[in-house]
Amino acid sequence: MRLATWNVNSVRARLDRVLAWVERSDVDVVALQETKCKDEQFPEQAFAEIGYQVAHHGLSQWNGVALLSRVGLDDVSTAFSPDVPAFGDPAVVEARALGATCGGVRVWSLYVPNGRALGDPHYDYKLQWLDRLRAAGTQWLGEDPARQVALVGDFNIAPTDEDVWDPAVFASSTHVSAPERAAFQALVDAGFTDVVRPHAPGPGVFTYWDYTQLRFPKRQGMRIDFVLGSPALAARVTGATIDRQERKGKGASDHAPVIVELAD
DNA sequence: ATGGTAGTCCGACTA
Repeated sequence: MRLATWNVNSVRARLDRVLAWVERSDVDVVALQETKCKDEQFPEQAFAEIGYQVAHHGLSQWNGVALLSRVGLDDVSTAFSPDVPAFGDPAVVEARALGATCGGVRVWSLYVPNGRALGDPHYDYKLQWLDRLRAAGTQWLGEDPARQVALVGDFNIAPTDEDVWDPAVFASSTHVSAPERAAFQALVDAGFTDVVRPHAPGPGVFTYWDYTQLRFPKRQGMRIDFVLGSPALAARVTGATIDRQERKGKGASDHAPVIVELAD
């Protein structure tokens, strides 16, 4: 089974590219983030026509997460916890998580809050959100350690200095701060390991490149998109790739797709 | 030179 995650930065603005990528990549399950649309705006029919079941969760033009599957899509849930933190005024639980069971794997498509700036309310929200995710993950594996769970998506954290093109540039930025890295490590300590890194070692291996400043051609990116697998899932991983090619050309997302190959 | 890109719905917000 092939499982992918991709922050598409609007599914409608680049539907042709997304459809073409899904078709040629021979993926069984795809988690999308930043679809940037409401449920009724999601182009479900286009994905159905190429053989995928669709689940989408979007409340506005912001955020939005989806799952595409050709190996079943059951027990869809839009919240990993009954107390996912809300944000804004009025405070709302944003569309940042969507879970479903696909081919025996519990897959969560996750779009972790950006954080915006150290000390910003959005930063505290990000840390809280990640702690609730850790608590949920701990509970799932506590109930059944053999469960196959994949926490995938845009985590908006670069876990080590090797995961940014120049640590000095990010010295007082979000994504690299000690509390954010601790929140990521807490997920790892809860039993969810980065299954891609062993197959895509650094340095200079990234999943995101800012649109500005010619960051992509200069190879100045960040590694912030992950597939974190429970022990039973991690044991099945036979390979992984970051599709840097898809970041090229007109109309690309600023994130590359990440693909994991699982043994049957 | 406070610049540079791209998405949403239409001046501003988000990343």
